[in-house]
Amino acid sequence: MAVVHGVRALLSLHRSALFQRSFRLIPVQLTSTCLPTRLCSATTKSKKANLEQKKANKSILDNLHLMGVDVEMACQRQPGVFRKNFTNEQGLAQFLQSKGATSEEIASIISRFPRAITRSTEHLEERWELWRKILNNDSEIVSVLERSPEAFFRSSDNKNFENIITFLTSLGFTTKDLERLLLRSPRIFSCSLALIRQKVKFLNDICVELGGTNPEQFTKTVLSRNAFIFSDSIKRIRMNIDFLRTYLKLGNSEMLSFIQGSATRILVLSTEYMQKNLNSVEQMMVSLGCQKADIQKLIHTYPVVLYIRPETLSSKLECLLKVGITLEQILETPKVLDYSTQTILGRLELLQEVGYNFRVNGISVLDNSQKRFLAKIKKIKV
DNA sequence: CGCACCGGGTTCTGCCATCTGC
DNA sequence: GCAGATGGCAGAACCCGGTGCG
Repeated sequence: MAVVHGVRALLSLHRSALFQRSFRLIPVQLTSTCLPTRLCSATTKSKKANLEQKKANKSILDNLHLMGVDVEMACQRQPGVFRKNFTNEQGLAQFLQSKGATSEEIASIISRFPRAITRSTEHLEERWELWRKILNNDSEIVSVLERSPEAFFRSSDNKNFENIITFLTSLGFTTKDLERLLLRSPRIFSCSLALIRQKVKFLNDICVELGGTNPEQFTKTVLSRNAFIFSDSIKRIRMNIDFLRTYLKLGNSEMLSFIQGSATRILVLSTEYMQKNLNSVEQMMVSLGCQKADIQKLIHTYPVVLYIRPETLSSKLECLLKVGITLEQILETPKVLDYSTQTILGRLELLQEVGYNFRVNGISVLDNSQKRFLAKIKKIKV
């Protein structure tokens, strides 16, 4: 059993690394194509940081240097912190160390969010206690801090944090729900309670507007399926809902179940990106001989298709079509597009090796976990 | 038992803009 | 006018397994 857990942990680590890579590398790749501007702005930023360092309180800078903080980065981010007469970097470091953070982690936290050193030890203790009411141990909090120092330090309003917890609990969020929220999307606990209330009301209103009778349940379903809706603007969610409603021409009750079902995930996309992707899906499908109604059906049954980058989508389609799978089959089972191009390619290869006939047997064999898929291949071979 | 259908798990920070209070 | 507080945005998939039915 322990072995299974170990393997799972490894797999999930691997997955997470892949995920990080696929999401995070892109900006780097993009920036490398516009190097001159980046270099230029980097130099300006560096100059600005130098200037800020000159104006700064030298004893703070010296302290931070000793602690291994990237002072240039810190000065550039929040210069005001360094002009203060009193800061609490030593207290902060001691505090975090007592909670199990390493000195490298502490330096990185301060480099990325310098305002952390303006928090008093009493404040830190109080905030930590509040977080501990939701999370099981100190190391979980340290891991969130390491990931996103801003989430913990940006707000000095501990009462607001408490109020949010009370409010969400009153909506029926369990401790387990709150734990997941704080671990996955810690930033939302630094929003003002007023904004959180506004977002909840907004979702309730959407439900009522679409003729729903249980807005509280609707809101909770939507939020638990995609906590990031909390961190997106009402404007964006509204625009996405309107956009999808106009495009799909769904009735009220259909739209209601669409939003709290398969579409929840894509509500947080930037509207521009969603529209751009829809255009490109349309173009691709039309060029393959699709009617508008087919495309609408595809978006309705598999809205996640709007998440996929055009180049990725096109390469997935290409490798499916190349082995004789028809577009009709893909539209019938769009979930095959869920898997990475690499996974799809690998599976197609294995299936061709065993002489799998897609026309006769269909393509849903592709929509399976790896374990089930390999079992299937093994069976076919026998 | 095999298959199709379906839903759910994971992932999400770093930076800029604007408001607020002193 | 300044620093702190808060809001908002860009970024851009992949995978697994439960369950009900024939």
